[in-house]
Amino acid sequence: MPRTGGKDLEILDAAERAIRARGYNAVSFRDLAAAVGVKSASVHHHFPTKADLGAAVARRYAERFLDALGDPGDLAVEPHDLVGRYVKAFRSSLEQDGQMCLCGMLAAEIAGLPDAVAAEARRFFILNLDWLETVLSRGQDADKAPDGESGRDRALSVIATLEGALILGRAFGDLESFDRAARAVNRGVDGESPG
Amino acid sequence: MPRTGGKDLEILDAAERAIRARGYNAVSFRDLAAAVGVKSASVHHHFPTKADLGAAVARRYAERFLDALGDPGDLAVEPHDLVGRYVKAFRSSLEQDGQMCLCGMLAAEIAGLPDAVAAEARRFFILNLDWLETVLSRGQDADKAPDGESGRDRALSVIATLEGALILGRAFGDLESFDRAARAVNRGVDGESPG
DNA sequence: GTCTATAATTTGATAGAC
DNA sequence: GTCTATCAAATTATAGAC
Repeated sequence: MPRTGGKDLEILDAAERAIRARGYNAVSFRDLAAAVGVKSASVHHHFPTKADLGAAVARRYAERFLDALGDPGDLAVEPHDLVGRYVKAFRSSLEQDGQMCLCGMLAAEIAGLPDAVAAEARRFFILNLDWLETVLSRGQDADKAPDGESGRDRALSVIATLEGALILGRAFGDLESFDRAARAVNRGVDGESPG
Repeated sequence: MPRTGGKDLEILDAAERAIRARGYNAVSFRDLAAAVGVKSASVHHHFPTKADLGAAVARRYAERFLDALGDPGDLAVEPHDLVGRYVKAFRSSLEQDGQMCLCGMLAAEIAGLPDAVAAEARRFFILNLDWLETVLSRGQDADKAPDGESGRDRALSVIATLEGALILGRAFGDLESFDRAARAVNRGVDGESPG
């Protein structure tokens, strides 16, 4: 069975952790090498340029993130629970050492990123919007969009709220700020007027 | 009349623009010096260290941002219109060269920032939450909080949604993504069930 | 695949002349 | 207040031995 050498994964792990903590431009090959226990030339052997490494980190992150979400059309799971799973996926970022969403960080820095890295970050959001739109349209097809807002618009606002909630959680070093900001997401999905 | 020399302001402007575009760590004294038309040693004369400069940029940004919002308790302006003004303040970031909110950017990068800079970013969010909470509590005191959500929680979700909407707008290089994501903010304020 | 060594550039910051 | 000159450290990246 062919294997993607373990060192590649260690480097990707270290790079992801560092970028999510401090941003793309604050990460150096030497730091990553030290974290993995090699020299910087070895990191270049696995990922020739920083753009290569950044793009690989972002691609893997997006893939793993969406795998964890599962099938948005799975009829065995209620839309409400899928959205809950989605909120939890963002929340877990903050739980692990107070990290940002990798692609939220990259999108903020996007004007200074190599094109290949920026493209991967964009792709993350496209995939997320598609997933969320599928889930939200399921939740709405009984009583059709009462407020005239499209599923895509609601998907955009959900992702926006969660990315911003991570920013607030980081600003205050606080899981509670995230939870209170993200509460609006659940409320918007459970139904507009519960009473 | 004592004046804060024009060069200080030029440097602050250049630094703010650069940080909002590419992040704190992607900004160098040489770049700023070139943008202002001086040498890097002159920039150091006005702001001895990068932390000094970053903190000054953030402090001025927060002050100007809140000044533009006006008095949250001004009874001559409807809460609805104040929230609209708030959304517009964020939107104008993106309109100007697709920039992030300075403090949203700093909060994302916060784990790698000097303490003085991080503290100013935190202060921005505290001030914003206070302003929004005042506005939102005014909009709610007729029919008292129907969904049992505190004004502080709603303020958190509004800021989160707008910071995240900026991230999406930057990811897609797109003012429309911001607008569609931010629509949820207006809806949440105009009333839960308009029909 | 990893290392040493090094290149070429950039970084934040300082000393001191004008 | 701005400049020249410089520093020490860090950066991405490469060449070539093992």
